[in-house]
Amino acid sequence: MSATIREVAREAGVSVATVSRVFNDKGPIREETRQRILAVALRLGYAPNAAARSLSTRKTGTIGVLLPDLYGEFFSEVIRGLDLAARRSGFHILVSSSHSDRSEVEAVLRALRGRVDGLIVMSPEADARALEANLPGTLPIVLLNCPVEGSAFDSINLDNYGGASATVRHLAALGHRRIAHVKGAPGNNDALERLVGYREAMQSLFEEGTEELEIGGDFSEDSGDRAGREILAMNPRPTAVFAANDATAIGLLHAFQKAGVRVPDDIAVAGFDDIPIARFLTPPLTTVQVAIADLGALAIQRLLLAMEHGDSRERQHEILPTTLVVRGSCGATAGRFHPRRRV
Amino acid sequence: MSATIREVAREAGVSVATVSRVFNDKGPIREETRQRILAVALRLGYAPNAAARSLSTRKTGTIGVLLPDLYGEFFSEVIRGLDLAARRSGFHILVSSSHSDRSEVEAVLRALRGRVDGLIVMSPEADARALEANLPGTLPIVLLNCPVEGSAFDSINLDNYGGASATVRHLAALGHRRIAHVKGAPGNNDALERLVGYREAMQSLFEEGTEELEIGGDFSEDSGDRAGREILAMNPRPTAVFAANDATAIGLLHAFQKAGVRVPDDIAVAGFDDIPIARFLTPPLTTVQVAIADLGALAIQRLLLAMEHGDSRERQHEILPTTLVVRGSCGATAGRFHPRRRV
DNA sequence: GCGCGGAATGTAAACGGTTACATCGCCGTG
DNA sequence: CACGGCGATGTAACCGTTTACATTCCGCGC
Repeated sequence: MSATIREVAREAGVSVATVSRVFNDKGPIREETRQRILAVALRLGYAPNAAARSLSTRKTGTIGVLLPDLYGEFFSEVIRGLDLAARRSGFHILVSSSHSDRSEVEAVLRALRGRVDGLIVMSPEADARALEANLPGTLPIVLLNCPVEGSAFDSINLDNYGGASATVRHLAALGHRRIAHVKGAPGNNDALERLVGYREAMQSLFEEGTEELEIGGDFSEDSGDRAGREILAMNPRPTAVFAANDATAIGLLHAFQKAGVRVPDDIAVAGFDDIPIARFLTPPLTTVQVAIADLGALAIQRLLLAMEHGDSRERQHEILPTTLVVRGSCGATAGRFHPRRRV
Repeated sequence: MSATIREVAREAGVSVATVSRVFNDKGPIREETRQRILAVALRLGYAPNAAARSLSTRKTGTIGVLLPDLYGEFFSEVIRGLDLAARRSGFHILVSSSHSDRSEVEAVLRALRGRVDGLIVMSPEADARALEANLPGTLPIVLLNCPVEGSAFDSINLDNYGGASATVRHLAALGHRRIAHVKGAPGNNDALERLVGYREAMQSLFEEGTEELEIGGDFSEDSGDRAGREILAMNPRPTAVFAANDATAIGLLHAFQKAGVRVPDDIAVAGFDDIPIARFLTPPLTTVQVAIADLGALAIQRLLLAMEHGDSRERQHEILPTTLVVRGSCGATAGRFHPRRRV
């Protein structure tokens, strides 16, 4: 086993308190004493035991991250952003992915007790009230991309509505009128908000319902591929498709290309997320950009704030702006459009 | 704060030992007592404190995962696989990403002391000996995709060599002779092994050096794009390109398409990794498949074994087979080829 | 010469569990 | 009836830190 603080203290001829102070930069220590202790610690290979420290200080230096079932490049980027931001503040992150049902979330939350100082929950599938019931009231929490409606937690959400709306308007401005939408996973909040953005934009532009233009999907490339085939079979055929995310759009491109239907000449395509490969697709994908790395950093920052101020602070609900990035797949020349920001 | 075991014990009229036993399913407990305790615990919202438990049992129920700087869909899938496998065995995972330099790794390792029961290190950039120096000798460790040469740890690696070799041979079988290679990040072990596989296959096929056919890269789409432009300027122009990974291949496709060079008619392209979108590209990407999810599961399994058996067990070095998946980008009809497995 | 204040360090009580060992009934057996 | 044994539970030490509260030492002002 590795050395304990007591062994170091004995070996250095001081008390444990002094050793502890040296390792925490607390209280005045004679320089000579400090050096001696550090030397002994090095020789013995001593490193403070995190569990003991947590028990004593009631701080773990760890932030829990709950991820949904869904995955892909988007989440990978988010995790990375979170980890980077957390480490910059001296925290580790404990990841727990693939949470879909409620009882599972509850189990994980229990298991996390005493393991984390705060929680970042990313669960677009669950609604806020279900969470409130499960979450220990005392733990600071930031909801990332969850349905929030009047929730008692801090939250950060994407402007899904604005992004979707901007995309539809852009396609309409290019002359498209039969603009189809491939929906995201059922029950997913992002998917829902994007759908609503699409519907309302369509409604206000053309004063017509969009039911027959909405195709089911689940955010996967496969579902995009299936939707693509479905769209090609429609009559009259849509001239543009707005996909709920980039993975779906990739599936669409694949289906169209395979059928010999040219993008954007025969049909325009737009996605959502702007994952790194989007600009390298053929044709480069028009999509809605989300500042993913910022998302993570912002979430950590909010959480740290919440951890400092306890329950006193007012809950903040922030909506992160999204930006339409116009590339080749929609048939317009390159450029950037800024969707209106929903408050 | 939340309730402690003592409060539960007092409220239920039993000793802490009994409560502990109920929560750990240890020792005989009268059914009636158990129910009473559970009821009280529920009422008080009691959940055992993980830090205290770790301190006492010297187990944390957590596995540390060290990731490199590099990211992308590949790593995201690995994390997911790891988390899934870990949770199935009742463990959490503590992720720490973006470790490039040595001192940073050392710092993280110290910080992890007492926080994890074992470690999965994924650091294709660092060599095994550097790790050995830093790693606490007592902690069970599995090296994932690291340079291993005679290392004292368990390890799991991909058959990069075999995959690269198979790809080159496949391209050669299609009649290609000037097969270029876009290299991965310098200093990266996977990149090196793939390069060697490429070189040796080329050498044994054509008995010629490949220096002028090797182009620098770093695993990113951008580097593929740059390499693509470089390749188009070469004279004589290569008729096929083997990219060090799929992201690079995507960059290549983009560069070629932009220049009006058709794939695979004018030039063939192959990648490595078989990330989920590979089959949805235009054209679908011929690439080397790695069982990513299995990788994670296997790593966890090995680590659990190492954790059980302490130092007694013999170190295992495993090489995971890779499979060439032939799709449209290389100009062959679909099908599967199995590269020889290097022992 | 003495008291005082601050710097440097020590003492010991938490922190919240686990668990070896002790205790206490109670039942069956010789 | 004494006793061994077992099932159910209690007692208290221990895990490795942190930290409030001493304690010691020393120089300085009066």
